[in-house]
Amino acid sequence: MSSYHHGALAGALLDAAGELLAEKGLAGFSLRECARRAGVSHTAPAHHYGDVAGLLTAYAARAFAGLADALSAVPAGSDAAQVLQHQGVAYVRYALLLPARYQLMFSSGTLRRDDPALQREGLRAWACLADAVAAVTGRPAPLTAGDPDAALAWAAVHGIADLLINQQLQLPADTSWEAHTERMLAHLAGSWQRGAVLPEAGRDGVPSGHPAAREP
Amino acid sequence: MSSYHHGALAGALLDAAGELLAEKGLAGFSLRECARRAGVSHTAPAHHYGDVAGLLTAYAARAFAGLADALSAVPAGSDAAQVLQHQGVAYVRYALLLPARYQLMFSSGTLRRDDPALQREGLRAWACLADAVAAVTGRPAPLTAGDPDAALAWAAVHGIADLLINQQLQLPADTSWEAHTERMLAHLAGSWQRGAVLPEAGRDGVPSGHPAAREP
DNA sequence: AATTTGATCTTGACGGTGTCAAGTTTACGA
DNA sequence: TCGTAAACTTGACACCGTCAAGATCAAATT
Repeated sequence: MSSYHHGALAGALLDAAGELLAEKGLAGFSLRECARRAGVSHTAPAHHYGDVAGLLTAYAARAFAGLADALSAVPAGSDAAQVLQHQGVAYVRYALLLPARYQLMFSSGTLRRDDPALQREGLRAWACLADAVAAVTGRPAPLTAGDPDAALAWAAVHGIADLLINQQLQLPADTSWEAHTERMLAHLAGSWQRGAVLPEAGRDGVPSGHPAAREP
Repeated sequence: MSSYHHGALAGALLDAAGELLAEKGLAGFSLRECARRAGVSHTAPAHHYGDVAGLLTAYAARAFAGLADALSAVPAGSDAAQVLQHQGVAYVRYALLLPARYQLMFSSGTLRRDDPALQREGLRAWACLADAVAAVTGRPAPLTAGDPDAALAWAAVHGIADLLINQQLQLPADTSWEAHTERMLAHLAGSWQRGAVLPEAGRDGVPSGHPAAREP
């Protein structure tokens, strides 16, 4: 009959956690239900992850890695502002893809913020965004960890994602979250680019070309 | 002896909830502990609030009211950008005053977003911020619920507050969160005040009139 | 090849939680 | 005065996370 040992429990538990988060949300997550779905006893996860915080921390680290990948998958372009805008949209898209996962990533109460893997992947995601900010502001590439511009960019995309997830942002009529997000990020990105000008002024015939650089 | 009936349980439970949130955080909140602190049995809260979501929803509504008050307490000034900046700092200050309370306000999984009082007080807080945005952009005050500029402002302050609470924003050396927040918000507020919407809207003497037709 | 060893997983128990059902106390209006 | 409804309690149930102790199995050692 099947082996007493599972063989790949650690990974299976992470997968089960993902399903569970998608179905029941972060508040409905349960370690026992997680073990149940992986087909093991309710204390099996403890041996691999210690406790519930350990499992969720591991899952969050994997989630930050996915976010970093999603951000670095945005193609580089000639228009730095547009690249930042696209990265922002990619950020929000990743968050909305599995809202409970995104909420977990930022719920310090339920995971261990000092976990090495979590910090590493978190910094990786941050670096993607910070590089885009550096490009649009015309400053040399690795920005400092506390850079105000990069922090503002991160706060903006995080705020947009979190407010959308919690249904606190009312979308204008006939406007998708993507269009709405693009509009907000266009303003933000444009505010850094020299000659702060909003690209794409709407769909009413106004030519929405490259934002002209026009600051002395 | 003291009455069998508590008399003011509803309010006492909200106070106990506040203490509990301050001590144990949102994850450590417990309805039974809440009742214990109010000196009643563990099922007493149900009669007033139904279930745990009911109590937390009522507390969140009170919290949004406090936020709206904190925002409207910011003195109006001649410089619209500075007013918006100060409101943003007041917003973040309120969030940091009791982080668990702020996290609760935006944790849709644990409260009832369709609660009338919650929605009402939430809109009140939104209106304060939106009015400041209207002033700095020079548009007529009440902005529509889905206005992108107001939404960006809200997302920014929410993002700053949430990232600070979750210790995801590294502060530059010798810089308080207030100074850091002021710096980010100064850029954001300034990006509107400069009239960055229309290319032809130069900053030379234009009295900040109606910037542009965003919607026909 | 037999045995030890250690990682993996299970069974069982404990205290804690939210919520339902039923009973007790109290205030208040008919 | 009395009954009725609101306020609150007692008790139970299922579920949760975690600890302790035991069972199983692969693999290295002897």
